[in-house]
Amino acid sequence: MPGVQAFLLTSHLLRRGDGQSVAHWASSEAGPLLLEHRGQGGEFFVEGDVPFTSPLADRRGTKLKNFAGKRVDALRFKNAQDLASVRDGLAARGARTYESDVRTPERFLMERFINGSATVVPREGERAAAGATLTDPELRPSSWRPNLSVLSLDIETGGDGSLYSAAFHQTDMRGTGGEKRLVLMVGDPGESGDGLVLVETERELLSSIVETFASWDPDCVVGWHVIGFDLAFLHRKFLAHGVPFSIGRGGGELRLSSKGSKVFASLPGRVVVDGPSALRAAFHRFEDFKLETVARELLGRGKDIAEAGAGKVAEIERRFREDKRLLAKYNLLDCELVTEIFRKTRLMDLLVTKSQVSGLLIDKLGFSVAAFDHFLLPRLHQRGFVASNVTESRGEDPSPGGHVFEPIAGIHENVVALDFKSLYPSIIRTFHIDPFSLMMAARPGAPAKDRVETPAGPSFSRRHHLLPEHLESLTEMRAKAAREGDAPLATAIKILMNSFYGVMGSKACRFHHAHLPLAIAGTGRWLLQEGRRRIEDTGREVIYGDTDSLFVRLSGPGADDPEATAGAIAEDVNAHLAGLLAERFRVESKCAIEFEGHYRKIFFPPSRAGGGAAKKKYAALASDPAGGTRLKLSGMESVRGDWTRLARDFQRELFERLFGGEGYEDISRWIKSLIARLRARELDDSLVYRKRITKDIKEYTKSVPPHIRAARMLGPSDGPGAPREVAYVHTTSGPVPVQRGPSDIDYQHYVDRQIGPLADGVLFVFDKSFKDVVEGRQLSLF
DNA sequence: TAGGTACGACGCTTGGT
DNA sequence: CCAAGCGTCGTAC
Repeated sequence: MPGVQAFLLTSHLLRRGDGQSVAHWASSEAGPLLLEHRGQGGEFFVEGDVPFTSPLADRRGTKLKNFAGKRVDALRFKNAQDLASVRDGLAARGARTYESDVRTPERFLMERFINGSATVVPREGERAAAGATLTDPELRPSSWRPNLSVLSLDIETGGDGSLYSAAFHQTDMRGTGGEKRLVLMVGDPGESGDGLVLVETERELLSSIVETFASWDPDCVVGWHVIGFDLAFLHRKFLAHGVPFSIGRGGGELRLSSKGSKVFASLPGRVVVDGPSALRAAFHRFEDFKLETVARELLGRGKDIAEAGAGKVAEIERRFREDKRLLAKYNLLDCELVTEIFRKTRLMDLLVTKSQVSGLLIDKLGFSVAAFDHFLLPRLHQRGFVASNVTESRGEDPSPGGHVFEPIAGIHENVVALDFKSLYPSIIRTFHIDPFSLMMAARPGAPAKDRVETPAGPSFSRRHHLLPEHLESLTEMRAKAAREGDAPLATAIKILMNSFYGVMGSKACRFHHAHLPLAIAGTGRWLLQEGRRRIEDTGREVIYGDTDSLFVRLSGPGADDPEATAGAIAEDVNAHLAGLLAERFRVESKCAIEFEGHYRKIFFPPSRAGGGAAKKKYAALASDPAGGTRLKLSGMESVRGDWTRLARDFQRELFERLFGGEGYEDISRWIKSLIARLRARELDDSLVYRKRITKDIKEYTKSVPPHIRAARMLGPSDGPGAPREVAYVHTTSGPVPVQRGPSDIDYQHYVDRQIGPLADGVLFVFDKSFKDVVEGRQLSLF
């Protein structure tokens, strides 16, 4: 489609007051890309009469103009005429449109499958209202991405609540558009220069911010807690000065809203992305999510003023008074660090690709239910069905998930891990599992030979289904992306594929039915059990497994070539399962287990609660491709952010020593020396606990955990802007937040609660306990 | 401003001594 | 003083 690089794809499902429904779609060659879209009363669903009103309607002309170029923007419709003109505009530029005016709900309404009431199959030739154009809503993720301009924003403020400065650093995703830097600051305009612009008043600073947005016209605004801090602070300032916060496209104003402690920003024509949230969503993990920490880890460099707390505020105030250039440098550096973090991690690539693949807006990428609607609704419409709205919960019991075997505590040697690749998607493909298929199999008069029963019970249609073929094509696209080295695309597709099971199991999803998650997870359990049985029938021992994995101990033939042996086991299991599936269910297996890794040694800790071994926890000496080994810790305290650095380092070294062959005496001596160093205050930097605060600190009423006790010492703080995480140290008078500069560290606490339990987790292999270690020490003191 | 279940572990609270 | 129950958090998959 020459001349058009990106189109809006959005959907509006409008439910009229009279119960009739209208569905509208626009699709494009380039695939969906949404930067901004706001519905009234919901993303996809608007209650009330049609035509509905839109606060953005007056900007429609502007947005339509942008459409022809590379600018991607959002559209909303004030009434049917507006919609028609937009649709015509799209068609004129070669976009495909799909529109269905559904005026007979009795015929088209797709009921849920209970009561067998899903009898609403339309007759041939009655699929769409007259004049509607039906086109296949294709999804074609590709490596194509728009070259979005990204503005990194950071402000500095004084302790008295005044605004000092705002720094801007703008680049684009490909680094081809040059870079722009600017710091606006309150001060003497005569001293401006070198990218520092001084303005006389706070109010002028606000105006300059608006002007900068207008002339730089970024697609995306990024920063570090940019919504919860920078924009929220500016929002208050704009309000106080009576200046419109018009930093959106076409003069649109920023709107902030909050739900609980979460703050949301919506900016017409642009998207705001917060660095920490985006990194978390992309599964990046750090010691903490302070800019200093993340920048050090990813970029190897940090902030200009690294220290937090009162010292930082004082230094910023000093620079504002005495050295504005130095403050500007600091302010701009923070911007640049954020830009660099986004660049290094390819975050924007991932976000844009996730948006293209899922059909969701960049700042609403978590909305998996909406992504599922985006996939399924148009396909159902094509077949003449309109999905029902979400009905109230029927209070079903939660359906069982994956199965976890209980391992045997202690060390095992020469073990291979086998994994089903994309287990749930492959089960969906094998048994044709989706809401449409469930309905078509259950509808009255459905031929029995069209039905396939899953090992878990529920049946599906062999011929009528939508998700399996979608997954086929996503699987192919993912493989292609991986071959071509397009990591963001491969990742985005994988995330989307893995979301379908959860969505269908969620009662918030209009397509939810208990049979869907039951069939998928139940078949998963069946495959895992059958796989295990097959391996054991061939004389090998399965020592552990979790949901989609089987850990097999190698001994006897093939023990000296783990990868080849594992490959042979996998091949045998796959053939066996394919045979079972074909014979018993007459389906073609899409499920395959494969070699995942080899462990020279693997250790399962005993359960601290009761007897036996803990599930979902192990430490292993994994073989790496280069012939060496690497310590892999899964589910252990070392990988948990709510244990102290002391405990995590201790546990890691403990396993290094254990796997290194050290005996009780050596380990015991080392533990004692570590405790001595702890008590000698040599490890004070490692004693900080970090824990998230998941709700308003006033609402912890049933019990008050230590981290909330600490958080409450920081004073009353709730609503937006309240800390979401607390860092504290355990002192002789209880938990104290690090901001309070705690003294009187309770070393005994750390010995008993952080070191002791972890030591016991290992020492049992020597028939010893932590008590033996410390009592030995005490005896030697007397 | 709606993806899921399974699991371990801690520490507080409570209800018994 | 204790054991048991519960709330909470973080993790594996």
